[in-house]
Amino acid sequence: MQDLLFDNSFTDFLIPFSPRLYYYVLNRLSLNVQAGELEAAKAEMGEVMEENQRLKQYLDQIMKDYQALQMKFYEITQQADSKNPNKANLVTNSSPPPSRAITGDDQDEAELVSLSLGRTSSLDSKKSISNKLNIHTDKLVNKEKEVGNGSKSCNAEGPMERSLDLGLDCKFETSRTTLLDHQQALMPSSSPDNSLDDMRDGEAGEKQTSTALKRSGSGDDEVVQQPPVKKARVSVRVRCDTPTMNDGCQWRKYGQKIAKGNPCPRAYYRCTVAPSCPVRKQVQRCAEDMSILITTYEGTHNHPLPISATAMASTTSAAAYMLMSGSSSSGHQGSNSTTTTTLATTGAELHSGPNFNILPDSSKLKPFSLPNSSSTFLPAPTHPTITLDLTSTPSSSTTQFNRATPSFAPRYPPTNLNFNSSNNPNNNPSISWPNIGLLNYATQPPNDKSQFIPLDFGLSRHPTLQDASSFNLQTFLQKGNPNNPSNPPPMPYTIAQAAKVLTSDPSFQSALTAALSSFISGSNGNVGAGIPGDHSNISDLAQKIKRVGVQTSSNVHSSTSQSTNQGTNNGCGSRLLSMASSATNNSQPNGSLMFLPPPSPLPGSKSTSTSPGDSRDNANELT
DNA sequence: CGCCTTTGACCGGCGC
DNA sequence: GCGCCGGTCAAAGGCG
Repeated sequence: MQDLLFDNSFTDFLIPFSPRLYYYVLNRLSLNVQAGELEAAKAEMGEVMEENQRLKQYLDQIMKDYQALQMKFYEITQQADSKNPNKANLVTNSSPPPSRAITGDDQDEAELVSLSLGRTSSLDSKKSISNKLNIHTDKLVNKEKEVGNGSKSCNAEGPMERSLDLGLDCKFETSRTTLLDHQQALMPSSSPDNSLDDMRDGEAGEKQTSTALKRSGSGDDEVVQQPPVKKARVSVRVRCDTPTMNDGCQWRKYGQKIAKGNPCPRAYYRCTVAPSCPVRKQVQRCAEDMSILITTYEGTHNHPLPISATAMASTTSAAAYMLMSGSSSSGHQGSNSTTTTTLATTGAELHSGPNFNILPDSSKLKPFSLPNSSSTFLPAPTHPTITLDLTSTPSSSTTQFNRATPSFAPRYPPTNLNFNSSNNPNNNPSISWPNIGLLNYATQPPNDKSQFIPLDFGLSRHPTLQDASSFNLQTFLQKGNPNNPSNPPPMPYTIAQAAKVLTSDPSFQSALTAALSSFISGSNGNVGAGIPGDHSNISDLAQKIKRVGVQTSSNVHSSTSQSTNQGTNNGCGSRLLSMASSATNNSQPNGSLMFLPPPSPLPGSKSTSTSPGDSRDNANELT
């Protein structure tokens, strides 16, 4: 048992699967020893490890193929770029004018579309990767034949580099497919897959998009006029004393305005991690509760994110996906009747006990709109906005959302994510969709027959995990001591250690949020997998999770060490940083959640981030 | 000196 | 057409 627990290869293998699996195995290993099941468990794990090894080898081959293809593509595009940069956009900017319908050749352009919400994990299936690259290169060649000119080059991002994007963007094209319906629901901008292009295009690409909007109707093909869809935004509400929260990214302030309805100025930031990154964020204090800081993200990072920024990015991307997938189901094409997708979350009681509820895509079943849902604090209500409420008073936040402000009624009603840990389901108005894939680490008493169903990524149907369905995280966590967060034990954990750390670390749920959201949005960027409630084959999902887990197990420790130096302890900054660093440590960018010891703060260590949360910004930031 | 923030001006969308 | 408003630009100045 001890050998197993302290065998790094074992944990490396196990952790990336999922928190549930990790717990399950640990639980079994520890609790069933007396029952003589250890040997059986070992054998079971051995089988899975063998399978894992095979998958690793397969993945290695995939990545080699991908690298080769990407290098080839990169070379081609660079050559083309040197010949005629003007032609570039026609080729590599796979986002056609947003208002254009797909006609003729545009049809296969649609194949370039990848929703890729949040993650541009290059860890897609081999087929997917190859198809995309082949399409890209084929189109490139064709265009070159036609014009004799090339395209802009793309970045040569390595296949294992994961550009974790905010993921609010996607191509905006007309299509009959469900896939593209979802894409249409998103942004008239490039998909994160286009990070290949965006790396160069950047803001120019956005302006092209804007220009393209205006140009619609003047194209050579038949044009279907479609109202432009505003960019989705993800708003994060955090109770925070500091001017900004540290989300791990680098931002540069470029403006500040007094917005109507809020005496507090709104600050505008742009991402400076990459010069051309189109991502913006707005920071503003809540007018009704100055202690609440509202950070609104918009756009898609077109570069690999700092490791400390992945948590927020993945969380917001998943939230954005939920928002857009919900609205896409009902007249998203610029319709003002965009259905509100109301998700419930508040992160506040992350400490007190997990009750992680994800209520995806309410619109399809029972549209849940908070009555009179509008807000005086949500910036730019004309944009579809989803709010992640990480404040500590879920009820008050709900009240705020319910507070009608008719003169400020948003065209896109805000979507509320509420990480609510209330023990009383009745307190949570979002508990209303028993039919959808409700994911929950419930804190209800065991006898409480709430509408929640246990979190189950389908692992219970995994051939090797038949007993997983009986696993209860809450029960498991209760075996630990949640009251002693100090001095987290070194990796690997015993169950009690893991429970203690997890339950005492407020970042745990954030990391969990990111990871679960990632799963929901598609653990490897696959759009289909990201459709809430669309997991018709749970076992497939479980297999996917497992596969995803395989490929990054080798990164476990490196990611830990990289993020160890992260740390600013300034109010919400620590919380959000904790969220970021935790997810950095614990959540592999492709969706695998890894339970590693929280980074032990180095003496005198301080954040290397130049985000607005640093000391300099603190002196200048919003008052 | 380079990077950053500040801040007034400017622009475009939208409603009346 | 006009005004309001959100969002962005860019010159000026500050800071390390």
